[in-house]
Amino acid sequence: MNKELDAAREQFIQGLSRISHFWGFSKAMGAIYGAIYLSPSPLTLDDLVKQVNITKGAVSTNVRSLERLKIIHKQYKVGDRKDYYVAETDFWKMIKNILKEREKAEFDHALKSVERSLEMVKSLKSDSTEMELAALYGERMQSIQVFFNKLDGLVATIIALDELREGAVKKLFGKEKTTKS
Amino acid sequence: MNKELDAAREQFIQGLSRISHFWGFSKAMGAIYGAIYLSPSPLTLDDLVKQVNITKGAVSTNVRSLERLKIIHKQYKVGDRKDYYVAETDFWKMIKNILKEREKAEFDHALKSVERSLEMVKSLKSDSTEMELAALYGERMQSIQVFFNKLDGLVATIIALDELREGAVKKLFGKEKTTKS
DNA sequence: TGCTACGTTTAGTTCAATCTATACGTTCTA
DNA sequence: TAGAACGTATAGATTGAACTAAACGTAGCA
Repeated sequence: MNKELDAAREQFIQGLSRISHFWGFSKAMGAIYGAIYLSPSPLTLDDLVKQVNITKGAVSTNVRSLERLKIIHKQYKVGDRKDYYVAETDFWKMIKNILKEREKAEFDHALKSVERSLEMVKSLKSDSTEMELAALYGERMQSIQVFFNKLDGLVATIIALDELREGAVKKLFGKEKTTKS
Repeated sequence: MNKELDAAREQFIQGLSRISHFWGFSKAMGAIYGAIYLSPSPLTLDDLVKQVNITKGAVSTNVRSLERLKIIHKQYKVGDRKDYYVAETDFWKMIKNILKEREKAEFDHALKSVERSLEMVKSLKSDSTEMELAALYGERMQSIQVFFNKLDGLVATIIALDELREGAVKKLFGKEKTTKS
């Protein structure tokens, strides 16, 4: 147990916690991923309880979330009831999965929501006592709908690009930026 | 006060609240934006208090956040102490601003965090009793650093693209997707 | 000089997310 | 068949973000 090495890991894990939280996941998810990512060998739930310092229940829940997003992977060993976890290391693939599983669903919901509002407005446009306002609502809601559709299409395109990685992304955006290191 | 028209606005605003919350902003921010966006004329704080149904203090705070992100804009009228707010309607510009003001800062933080961890590891690589582990940490941390740098560059590129709108985005991604409507 | 109409600040409260502690069910082993 | 070693489910506690209520500061107006 090298003291400074542990400190570095701690630092790193803390950073990932923050990022995780920023992107709307729990801090624990980031921490757990960090612990697994830095481990030379697959980790069990109990390993994680020790390393991340949260209870087994919480680890269990968060590990499940991570696995659903394919950010970590479960491994079995013959003659061993424990589950072992390893980290996905293809970060582009991770982004793709997150987009697919989480963002996409929310986009769809947003689209449907606007759609419903728009229907309501359209259905009374002619017989309303406030036709002007209804027309305004109609226009604006439609504008946002068009935008959401485009965003949605963009996300779908990104997901479809299975070359979503290093070279491909750079090429897409043409300009080679200051991607130092 | 058309009953159904109000219902449609309510629906719409609720949708935006949810989207706002999903993206890490307060629900109130989404609701306030929605109210202003659908209004035929600029709104004051007190207008918003009535329409969104939260207290003046909360409106004040959230309105300030929205303004900082240039999602709404303040207007003054001569001989009138009230502030009037109008909605930005260029959604691509809004995304650009959010990326610039919020995401960029967090990206930078993430980068620095990983950098610090990496320095710690590198500084003891040779005199450590656990050189193997230190080497592993070094490798993995560096991988993630490279990735973060690329992401960072990507965001910077997007921000730099002031043609970040309709045509440009579609062209970038080549494949014309099912962007119906 | 008071009064009113604003926007802002802040102490305290509320509420949802996430954690802990613990009970539980299952599978393997002796 | 008992008990240990797992992962999971859940009631209750904790926490942090965001809201309310109310005081506040300032500008204009009479």
